[in-house]
Amino acid sequence: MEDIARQAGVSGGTIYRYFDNKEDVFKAAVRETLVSTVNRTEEAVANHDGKVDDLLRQILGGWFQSLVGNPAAAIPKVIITEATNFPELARFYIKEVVGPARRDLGALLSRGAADGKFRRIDPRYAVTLLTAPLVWFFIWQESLGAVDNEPLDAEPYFNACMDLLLDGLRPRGQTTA
Amino acid sequence: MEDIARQAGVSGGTIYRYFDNKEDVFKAAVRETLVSTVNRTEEAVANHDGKVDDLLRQILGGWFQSLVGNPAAAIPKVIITEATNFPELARFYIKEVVGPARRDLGALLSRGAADGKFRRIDPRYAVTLLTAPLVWFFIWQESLGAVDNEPLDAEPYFNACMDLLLDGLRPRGQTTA
Amino acid sequence: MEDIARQAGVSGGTIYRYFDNKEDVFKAAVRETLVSTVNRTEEAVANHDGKVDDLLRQILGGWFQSLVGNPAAAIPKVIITEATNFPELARFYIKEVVGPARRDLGALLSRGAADGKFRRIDPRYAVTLLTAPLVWFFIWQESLGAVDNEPLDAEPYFNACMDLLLDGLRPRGQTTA
Amino acid sequence: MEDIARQAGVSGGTIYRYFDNKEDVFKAAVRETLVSTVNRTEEAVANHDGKVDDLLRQILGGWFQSLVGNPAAAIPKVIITEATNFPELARFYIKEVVGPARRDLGALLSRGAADGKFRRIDPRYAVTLLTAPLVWFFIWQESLGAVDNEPLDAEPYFNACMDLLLDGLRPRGQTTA
DNA sequence: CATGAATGAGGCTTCATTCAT
DNA sequence: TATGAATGAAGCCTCATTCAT
Repeated sequence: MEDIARQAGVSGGTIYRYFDNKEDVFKAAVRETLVSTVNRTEEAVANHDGKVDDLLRQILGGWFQSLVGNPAAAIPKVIITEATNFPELARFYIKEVVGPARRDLGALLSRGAADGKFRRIDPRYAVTLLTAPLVWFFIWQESLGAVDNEPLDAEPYFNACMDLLLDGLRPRGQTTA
Repeated sequence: MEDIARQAGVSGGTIYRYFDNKEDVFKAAVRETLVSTVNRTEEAVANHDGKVDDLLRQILGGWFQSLVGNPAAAIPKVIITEATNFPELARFYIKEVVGPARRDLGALLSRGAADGKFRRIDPRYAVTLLTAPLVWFFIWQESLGAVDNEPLDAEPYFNACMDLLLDGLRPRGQTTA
Repeated sequence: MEDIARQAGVSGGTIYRYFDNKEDVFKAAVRETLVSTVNRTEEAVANHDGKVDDLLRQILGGWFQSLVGNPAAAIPKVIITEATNFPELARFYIKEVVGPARRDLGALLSRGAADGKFRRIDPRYAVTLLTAPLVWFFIWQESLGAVDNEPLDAEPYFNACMDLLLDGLRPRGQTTA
Repeated sequence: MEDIARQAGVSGGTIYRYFDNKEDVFKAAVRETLVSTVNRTEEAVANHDGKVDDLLRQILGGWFQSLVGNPAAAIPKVIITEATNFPELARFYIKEVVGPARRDLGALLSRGAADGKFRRIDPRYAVTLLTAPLVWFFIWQESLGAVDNEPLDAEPYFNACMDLLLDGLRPRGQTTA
């Protein structure tokens, strides 16, 4: 909290004029960043009429890019770190961030499967599998990445992920582009 | 530390007769679990002469299974959580766990690429991408998974990961099985 | 202080335009309530020419009733609570509230004793003993009374006190009414 | 807590090896002092076969004397002070101290009334009225008494209280000793 | 004269670590 | 070698008070 206060250029106690407690600060950070991002997904899925894998790449790219070079990139690691200390924060995150992601990406995957564009795969596993490598990037950067001398660059990593995952998502027996 | 002592059936101070400090305990836990697992990979890669994607699945399956239902499954999350508090622990983990994984899986991917079985993809990104969904499973279980009411089962998740990732790894233009 | 300001319908800092500090607010609250009440006692004692125990009951009843159902009923407990934090407040209270009560009730008790209406009893102890059950009522209501499921009603409690105390005050050997 | 630790001759954190938190310290203090005292009352009431007002004086005297010159004399004021900060402490005090006092003294007063020794008076009010002057003594000493230049001596005060209260308790119309 | 944002000291609590036994 | 009591720094939070506007 002291660090946050210093970053904000105020004294320790000042934070408590704006937030009830540490957990409330975390929730606000999530709300201001990830929640708004993830909420833009629903209409993107509803409105899009192009190729389903382009849409998927675009959505995941939007999520990813919204955090690259952004202090908010620290949030996923903070959530993981504090989930056991603040179960209410964990529940909040699941409800406000994970839930919409599951719902919207799940819908997209189902549509793609119905159109024969995506392989049939349990959406719960598929959503986790598609997002894990992207979330992992930020968690890595905020933890082990700080002392790793083999840096991981955001853009090529993202492209490598998308190329491989989207190809892997094609129905079996179908030739890749 | 008190919890660890109790689990070990000794009294609080006794830990310090065997370990210098908390960081040292973490390092020992990593050494006893992940390091030994990852070290078995090198000879598996050297000795194997079958299909390269079967080997890859087998290696990743070995890693994954070694942690499922094992208290050591908590370690990845601890490492992520404590990396900034204990930079020396982070360096140790990168050297002893991440390094060998990069080296051995990287060698395997290179061999597969040379044989035309795997697409050419920067090994640094590929290793991260292949392992991230698996590591993520344990991190999730030890954090948000505790309050998530949509449980993630280890085995089907692992199979979904492998099916998709290994198909995604095939060279472009090649028909999937 | 924030609560007081809100009750007063002003903003936090405004209090400090009218009072030097928290202690000063307490003193003002005492001055506005208890001091004026207790000061009315002197002339009541001087002017009264009826039965001395009726006067005593009337004075104590006036004090008691002035606080029943009044927010000022909180003051005695605040004084007790804050006496060690604000010794100057404690001295003020003794001088402005306790002192007059001792003087005026003491005078009344002396007069009654001279007339053979009251037993001879050290006035310092007698004043404390007569007022303690009444002050205690307000202290109880503002502290333990809040969680007690056997409520104490003001009027019957006061009457029980007066009946018993005034009878107890009669000279020994004298038949009660 | 720092003060308590210093009094105990230990460092701040040490208290928490023995107590969960501040409220727990308060409860322990009550348990070690007032609870044991009040619990001795029940059998005293049951066993006694002498004069009921002697018993009453003896019980109240026992309570009073157990705190005179004892650091535990500070507890009543602490309870009053902290009741709103620690409602659970307030409930504990009512259950463990006030409750037994009400029960045992109430029984004694009922017995005395049945025997024609005491006036008939609502036991809830009577118990409060009988104990208030005694509790008040300790509350006073720990708050305003510290800055009062008219000291209140325990023994004469107690005797004055008992003489007056026990006479007041006699049935109306009965000649005092 | 009023505001309300900011301060910072102080209070409760935790926990890695030490050390006398 | 093992114990477990004790330490003390650090963290979260509150709140009386100040001050620029």
